[in-house]
Amino acid sequence: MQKRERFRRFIEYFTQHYPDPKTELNFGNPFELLVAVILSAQCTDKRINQISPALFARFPEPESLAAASVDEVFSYIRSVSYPNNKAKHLVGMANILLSKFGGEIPATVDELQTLPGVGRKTAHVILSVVYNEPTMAVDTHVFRVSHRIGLAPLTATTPLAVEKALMAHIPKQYVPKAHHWLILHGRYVCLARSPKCEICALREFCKYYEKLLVVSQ
DNA sequence: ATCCCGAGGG
DNA sequence: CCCTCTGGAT
Repeated sequence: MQKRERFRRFIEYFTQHYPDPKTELNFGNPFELLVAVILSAQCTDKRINQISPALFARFPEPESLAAASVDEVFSYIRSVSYPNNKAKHLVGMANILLSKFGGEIPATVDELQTLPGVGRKTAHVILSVVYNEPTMAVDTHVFRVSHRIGLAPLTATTPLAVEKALMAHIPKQYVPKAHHWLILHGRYVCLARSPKCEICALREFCKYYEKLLVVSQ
């Protein structure tokens, strides 16, 4: 199947099944989203949503988080992955947010990436969700699923390469949705270890299902 | 043993 | 490029 046809089928299928896809992280404002996305690295959204209510109640804005001790922040996030690193990142992030950006969430990739704990993926999530920009954040799900269903070539071995492949072929108006479609599909159908190919509507043009693809990431 | 909406440092 | 961080679910 041609590349163009794969993208067309992909968009057609998910437009019907997930008309309005969005993040499953709970948040009430851009600051809370930034905190939640930093915490979500190598951790399930479900777990973040379990600890975020108490965290947001104690640190509702950059000021309280910047003034907090790393130990106290740690006590709120001890059940997520890499709590030591993330506690330092959160306090550092809040301080930079206040000193460099007046407490506002930056709106460019370069500025966002100056914040501790914020890499390209997190920056693109913020740009997409907060500022409605057509950016493609490539996480573990996007990376894996894109390869399996042939939206990215196997030669795209880095998240940036996958990002470029997707951006080159997905119409701008579908980019934010496609980001969430790939995540939802990866989370609930196209699982890393034992993908549910028997219920997958995309298997007819899936390289993984054809066993032409063995790599994950 | 492997994976989860990665990032920082060497 | 590599390595480390490191809790909980499957």
